[in-house]
Amino acid sequence: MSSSSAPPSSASPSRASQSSGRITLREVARALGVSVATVSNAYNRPDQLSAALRERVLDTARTLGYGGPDPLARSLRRGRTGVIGVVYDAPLEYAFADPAAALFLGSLAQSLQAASLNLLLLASPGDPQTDPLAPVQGASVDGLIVYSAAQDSELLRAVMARSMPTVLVDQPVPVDQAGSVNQPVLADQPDLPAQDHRAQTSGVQIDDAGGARLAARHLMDLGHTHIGVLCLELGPRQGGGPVTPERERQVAYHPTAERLRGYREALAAGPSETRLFLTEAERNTPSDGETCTLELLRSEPEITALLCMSDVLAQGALRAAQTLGLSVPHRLSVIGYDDLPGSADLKLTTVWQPTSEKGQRVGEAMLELLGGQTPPDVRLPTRLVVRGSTAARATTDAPLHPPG
Amino acid sequence: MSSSSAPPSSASPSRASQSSGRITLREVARALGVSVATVSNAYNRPDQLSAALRERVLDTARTLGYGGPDPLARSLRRGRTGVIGVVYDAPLEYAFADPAAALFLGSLAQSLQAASLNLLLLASPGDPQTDPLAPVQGASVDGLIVYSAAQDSELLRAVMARSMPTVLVDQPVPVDQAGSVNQPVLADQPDLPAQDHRAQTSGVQIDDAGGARLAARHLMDLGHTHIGVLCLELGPRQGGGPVTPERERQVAYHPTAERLRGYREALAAGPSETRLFLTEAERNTPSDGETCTLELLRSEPEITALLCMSDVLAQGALRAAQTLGLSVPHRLSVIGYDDLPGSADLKLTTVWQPTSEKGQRVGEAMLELLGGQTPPDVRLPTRLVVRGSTAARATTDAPLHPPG
DNA sequence: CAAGGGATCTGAATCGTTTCAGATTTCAGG
DNA sequence: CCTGAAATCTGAAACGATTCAGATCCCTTG
Repeated sequence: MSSSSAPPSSASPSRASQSSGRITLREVARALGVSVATVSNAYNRPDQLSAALRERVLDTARTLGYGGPDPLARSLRRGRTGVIGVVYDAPLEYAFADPAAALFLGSLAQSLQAASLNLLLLASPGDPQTDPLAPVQGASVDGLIVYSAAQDSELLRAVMARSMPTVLVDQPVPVDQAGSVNQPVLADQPDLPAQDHRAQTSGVQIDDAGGARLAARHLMDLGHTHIGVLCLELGPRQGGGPVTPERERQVAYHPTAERLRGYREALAAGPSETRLFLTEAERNTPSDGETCTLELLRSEPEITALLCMSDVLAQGALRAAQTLGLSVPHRLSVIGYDDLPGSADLKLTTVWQPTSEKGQRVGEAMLELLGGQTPPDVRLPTRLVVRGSTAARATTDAPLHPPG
Repeated sequence: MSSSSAPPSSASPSRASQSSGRITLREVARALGVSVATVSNAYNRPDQLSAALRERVLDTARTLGYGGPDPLARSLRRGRTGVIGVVYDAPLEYAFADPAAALFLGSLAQSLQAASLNLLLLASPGDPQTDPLAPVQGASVDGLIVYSAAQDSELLRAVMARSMPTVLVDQPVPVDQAGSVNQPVLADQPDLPAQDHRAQTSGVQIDDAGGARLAARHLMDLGHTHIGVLCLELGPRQGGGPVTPERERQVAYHPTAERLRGYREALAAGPSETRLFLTEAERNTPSDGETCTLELLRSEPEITALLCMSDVLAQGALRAAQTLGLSVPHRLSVIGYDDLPGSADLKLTTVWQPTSEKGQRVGEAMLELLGGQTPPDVRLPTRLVVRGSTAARATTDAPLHPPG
């Protein structure tokens, strides 16, 4: 590992003239006998030179195989890249697997596209060798969007440390003042103004707790007293299973925490005999939802309804019910969260959230931040959508007559 | 439009010292009284300076609020960005809506992540004002991956013109020699070697036609003679509907062309009375599939089976069948393409393709190209997966007895 | 004819790094 | 005490563009 680079002894094999690999602005300028400024202007400010000369410049550029100004150099000089980074704390592999995420990203991309901004996907490497913060720290971007990061995580700190336009999705904006969270220690540098991040940061959320409350209340109104809860991950990589009170206290992901809070609030407002049985899915996939459901129903056979924190998990629950021969909704009610495009087909009762609008709002917030403004945080509403997967608790063991 | 930039007359409000916005390497160096090279080395080559000095450097950097070397400048100097562009010719908005695309992108991202490469999404702007080629031409990337571009399109040419490592997905690598397609006219510059793109380009495809052939043959084996075909887009933005022979001749998207070819090949090898009824979906969404199916069945009531070019379209077909009260598979057989994760739940007979592996292979090919090698093109297999959505053509109007 | 004003074009600074090729210091071995 | 080699550190040249502040030149106007 000592000898890193071999000396470039004998140059390259067959290369006579000075021009080596890539053609530059300068070479075009030289070929024409004009200044580099002129060539640059030919591309960027046609009004700064005569049409005739411009034509000649573009012609020789073509002849030489020059494909236009190097984007990188241009970005460096201009001070912006035209790229917005999207930070994901989970492996990208299954960022895409989640339809809700895909939907969000799609509408986000679309709204940014209007301003000619492209999306750079930044995920922490699964490989534990490499620094998980490297992508965030090393990305050439004009702004960052944080899609889901654990509260108080290194990742989030790394994002804030870049002190650039940032939009936090489904996540409270960390308070900067008291915490000394992200701002470096510049006590002994009083002339450097402690630029508050708040001016460069904006938040877009949904009413997570509210939706969850509606869902839980719906089940309780239907008479269910033993309700299983399929939770999204509570914290980074732990592996799912029954949720202990201690683990519930340490929940790190904001949407999970909020939805849980909503469930609990509804519980507190309802009949006192109602009980919640929590279990945590290892990942947000149908198959994890299926596994969790099977385990949960095995250990708590009295459960007659399931609160799922995502439609994806609910889909797994539906599968599990089918496997067990439990008819939905008569023997088991299932309720999801997100209202994915496919959920209507499944007749899934669920909590709708404005996923597309969220993406759009995030894009708009970013655009405003880039424009130097500080948009107010927004909080979007959620709604309960009742379909066919929930019904009143069966009062007897005999199945109710199927309707229709 | 004449007066573009106001003169920076009175500087900024409250800023005394020389250090304005962002801290740079140089300022850290100056604060410490060392050279910039040393500060740079502190970050990039710890072995090039004493541990003690390195600590001091890092400390003052922290104190000053310096977040490390600027990624952009670093990229410019080093000659690589750590970013791979993914080119999409459709609006990104629904690149994400297609689960097959999402799956592919996920595994692609994962395989690139191993080499610390991130994905930049490059989509042509829907806005007709802005140049659709700009994203491709202006992206700071080390390589490009083309996911779906019309053959012979401007977009594809723009990609090839950048002459950088490129992987073409589900698309033949354009021949470079005779066509004078992308290489600029450098006839009068004989010392510039006409670098062949082939060495920097690689292709990854699936056996599109083969899978399609299997699907069509399967239906014909089941006795179907009037078969509807739900096509993916044949060419850029046209708007769907029945496919005229002329339009079929001009098909621009390679996977569409290949699948169509497969269907036709099977047809040619089967009983002569079999007929295909082609219709084109405007976009690859369930609702477009539904619309197409309704129209198709209305105009051709004798159709007893549907060949869909994607599972997404097939999902729409299933919906349409339900709307019409046609039982699947007894009154109508439906067959898809892709085998999405959700398709098993729908009991959809379909053509499986190794979507994840495709993403992985593309990533690997890119890595090899970046390493200076030229990987061979690969072609991955497809398979027919028979589930419950296909059955023998009903010989009478009366429905068969439902099984199980 | 002088003055003024556009239209064109150029020089040079700058963006913020990395890295090569020394310069200087340190130190073990003889 | 001398000699090299190893360890540290530095100066300066890239990387490839953009852009401001002129310098020229030409033409109208008084």
